[in-house]
Amino acid sequence: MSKRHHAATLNETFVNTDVLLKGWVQRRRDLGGLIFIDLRDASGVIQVVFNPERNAEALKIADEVRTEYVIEVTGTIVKRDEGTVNKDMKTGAIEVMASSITILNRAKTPPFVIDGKTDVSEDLRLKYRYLDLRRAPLQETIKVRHETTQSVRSFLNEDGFLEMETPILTKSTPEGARDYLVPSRVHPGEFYALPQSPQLFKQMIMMSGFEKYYQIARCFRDEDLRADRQPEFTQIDIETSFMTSDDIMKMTERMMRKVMKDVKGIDIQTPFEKMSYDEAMTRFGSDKPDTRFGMELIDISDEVRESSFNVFSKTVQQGGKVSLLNVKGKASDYSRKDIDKLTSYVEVYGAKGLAWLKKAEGAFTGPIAKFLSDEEKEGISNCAEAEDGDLLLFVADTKDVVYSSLGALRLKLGKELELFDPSIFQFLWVVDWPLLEYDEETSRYVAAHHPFTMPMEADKERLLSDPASVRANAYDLVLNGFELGGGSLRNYERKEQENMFSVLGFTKEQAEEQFGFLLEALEYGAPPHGGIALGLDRLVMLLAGKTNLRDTILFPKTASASDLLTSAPSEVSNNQLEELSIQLHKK
RNA sequence: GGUCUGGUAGUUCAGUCGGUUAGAAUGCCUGCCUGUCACGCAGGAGGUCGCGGGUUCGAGUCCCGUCCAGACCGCCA
Repeated sequence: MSKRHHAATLNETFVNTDVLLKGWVQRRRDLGGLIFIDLRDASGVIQVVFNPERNAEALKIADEVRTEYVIEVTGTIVKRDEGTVNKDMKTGAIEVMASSITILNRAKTPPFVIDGKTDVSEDLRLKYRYLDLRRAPLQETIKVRHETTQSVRSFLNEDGFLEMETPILTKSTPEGARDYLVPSRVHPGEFYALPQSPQLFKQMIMMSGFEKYYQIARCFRDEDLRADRQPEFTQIDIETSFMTSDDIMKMTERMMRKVMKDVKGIDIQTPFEKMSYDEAMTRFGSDKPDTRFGMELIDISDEVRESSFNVFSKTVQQGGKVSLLNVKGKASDYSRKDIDKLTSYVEVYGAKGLAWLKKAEGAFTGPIAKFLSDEEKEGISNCAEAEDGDLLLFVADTKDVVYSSLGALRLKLGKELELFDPSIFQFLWVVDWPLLEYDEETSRYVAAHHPFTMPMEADKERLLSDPASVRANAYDLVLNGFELGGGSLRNYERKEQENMFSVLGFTKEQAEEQFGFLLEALEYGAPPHGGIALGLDRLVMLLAGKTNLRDTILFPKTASASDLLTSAPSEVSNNQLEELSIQLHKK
């Protein structure tokens, strides 16, 4: 007896076989003359019985055993008696009749019970992450992550892609997110940056003549965290030469089809729907719309332009807009107090208020009803296709505020009112992005995607004359309202890339200093190229049905970017600082 | 950088209007128990009410500051 068995691999076909099991004590039930131990290993759980008729000595040892002790058990698989079968357990039809038990290691009482529930405070879970990870739901999620990366790898390998590694110590660029910096000892006063993405390296790889590259790439951004944002995260990073944006999108669709099949056993429809950025914003108030449900934003600016209700008419006349959500049939479900709560919800997004109307017996009621003419109400009603029982929620503000507030409110209500089936996976391409955005703060254009994105062929000639009107040859993949990732074709001619830098306000010298190596590389026969990067953590989060990125990452950071397990970041010794020529400000 | 929520037994939480000895469940310990599976029954131990200051005769409770965790806004090309 030396071959080890795994708990959940055992079933009724093993009855009468002798087994050796190693694992943790999930739970012990001591009935006095009889002890049951649920033994857990990486595969699952099985019940072990200690009976004095089989071995009184083993029963004595089993009596000492506590939760999370590591044990080794030998015994025989037996079929459970009728009536003692546990239907909730995968191995519930059988059990191990123990003939021996060895305690391999003792365990302190864990700070929280290790079971399926995770109703423990986040800081405790993260401090004892290795215990948290013993729970089945987290083990499952990490397994989903493995299956996802394996599926992606197998698809890309099959498709002729080469997996490559790019540097982690690299060059800081002021564009984009804040960099994590690493001081150089050899070059006092100089710093490496951790990559925000392998963007430039993967372009260099195309210029090196590899036509298909991929990497499961760790990326770093020193920005504040969110439930779906960690400072270090993993991208499925892809770059290709000679492919059109359509080719890349089709390839991505085939990859997602395989992932959904391999990981979830689901056949998804391709091609994915494509929607322009403008359409996404006007219909859903979001550049990553959740299209699993309707309740779209309805623009009624034209109906109220001349209204005597100044809140609406002034807003429109000053270049803003008035839009509404029609919450179908829910008018009676929302009291004034409930709507007040929704109002404070949209105020976070800059809305100054939330006007509302309820329709009943063909007429509108609500505080603003008396300010609107019959004709205006008729117009609004038609636009909103309002019926008796409907609740209309209005925001009047600048375009940006209307989109972000109503877009967020739509998602909140969609969830609360269960307007969609949460088990659906709805993929969507968002295309026709603006290449540039005007930044009021710095009074200049910034790249909407990144500065290497190629403009749409038809818009190229306007890059220098009318930058705001230029669309990017870029595409974002959206899944259930989450931005899974995005990509673009890149500038591959030096002149085009120089134009882009110039529109972004770079002088020739600055462009040369920061991106000279790229500009030069473009002069040695750079192929047309483009690619895509997908957020692995977010993909796994959605596949595993989690609402939180931390659950998909083995050792995540807290909202303040700390690692509570290792207590990083931490102070370093004066010696270390001296070697790096770094002096700290006194606190 | 900002807004909001929370921090009380190992854990999850309750704690009324500021007032006697801070509770419950669960976990833990001890005893009993041969078919349990969230075993059961009986008993027991367990508290810097995050930390610092203030108001008050008196603070878990009110005020100020601070730390930690979470959600969100800004930020995230």
